[in-house]
Amino acid sequence: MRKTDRRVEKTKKLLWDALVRLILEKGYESLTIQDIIDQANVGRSTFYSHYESKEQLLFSGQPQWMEVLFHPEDKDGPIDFEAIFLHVEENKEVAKALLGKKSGNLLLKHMQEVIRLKLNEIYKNANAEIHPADLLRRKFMIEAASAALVSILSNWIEQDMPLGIEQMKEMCSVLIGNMLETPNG
Amino acid sequence: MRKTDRRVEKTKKLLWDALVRLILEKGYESLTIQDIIDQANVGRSTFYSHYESKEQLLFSGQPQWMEVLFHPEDKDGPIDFEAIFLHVEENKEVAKALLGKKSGNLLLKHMQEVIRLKLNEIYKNANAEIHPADLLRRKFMIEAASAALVSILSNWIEQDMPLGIEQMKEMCSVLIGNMLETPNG
DNA sequence: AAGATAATGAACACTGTGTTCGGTTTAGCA
DNA sequence: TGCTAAACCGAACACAGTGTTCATTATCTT
Repeated sequence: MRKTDRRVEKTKKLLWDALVRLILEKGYESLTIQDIIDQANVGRSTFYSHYESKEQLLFSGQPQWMEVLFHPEDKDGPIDFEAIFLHVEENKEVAKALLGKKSGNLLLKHMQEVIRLKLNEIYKNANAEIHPADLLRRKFMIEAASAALVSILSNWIEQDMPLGIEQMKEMCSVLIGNMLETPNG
Repeated sequence: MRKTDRRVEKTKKLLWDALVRLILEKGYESLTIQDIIDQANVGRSTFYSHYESKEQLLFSGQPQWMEVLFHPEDKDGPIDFEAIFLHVEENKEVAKALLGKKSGNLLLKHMQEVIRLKLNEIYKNANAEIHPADLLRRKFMIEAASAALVSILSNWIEQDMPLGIEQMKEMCSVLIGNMLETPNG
């Protein structure tokens, strides 16, 4: 037997494409399930047999985006910004829907969380020799750095990638360096 | 005649207090107008005679918070972090509801926008002698810095202010310095 | 071709919205 | 103190979206 029924694949793709298109048209927040199934031309009960909310539909496309951040091989390695920016560049439309200003920010929030965890992982080694007060400062700084990185990514997408990937990569590295490796950070 | 009828003041206060309490209890997003008027014990039509949505009610308390950021006297002066942190400290409850994790982030977004405009104002002078490519970089950095500052503020509130105002002030200054006054920022 | 699985769409109860309107209460003022 | 205008109340209504059920139809897999 096949892995997944073709009908299911087809339906899911219809729903996903409808979601992406509608986000770009009118924004995630104001979107209703009714809108989505109308756009996708899919029956109401069919939607609910696959997903239980529009949020779940949104997150069903998440693994693709997040595994770019996680490289299971080198857990403590730096974040691979190049992979992220490349992946975005190859999926402009979808990227704009999922991470742009009309996205509702759910995936951006999630991405920020993933980045935060990764930064925590990277800098946890340096914590042994640090004063407890400075440790608290570092926590704040890691949160702030995650927010800053996500902001940069989102703006790059929203402005249709006005700078090259090399420059973006460097900006992110400099930013992390400034925020987390200064004497006070 | 009085400026505003006492009945109106009373009703608005009831609604506002209900909003704040309910945000802390179950979060802004999942809140309905029905919840609010039940909690406030105010008639349905009364709510709609004052506000047209829960968002409008939320933003009705906004001026207090934003005028702390704006000092009309010294437009180009630095952001007065001390005033902000002090104001938050004096209104812990409300601050947590409006700017904490359960706030729905609407006011945080707005605050970020205000900060961004202020930073633009401050650094627009420096733009004359700058290369166009670096100007774009600066735009990204100003966005990122706004996001970082708002993140710091929100986390400080959410964690019940574990660091003193002096330290927070310094963190913010250092962060702005690092992000916007480095050779590459 | 046969059986299994998926899609359909109408029907239903439910929750919340936003508005209207006649009746009641109350603040403000003379 | 008493009058008046304004504010509040709350029931009723139409509406939109949700989430579920089920008999029927269409499609895939082997």
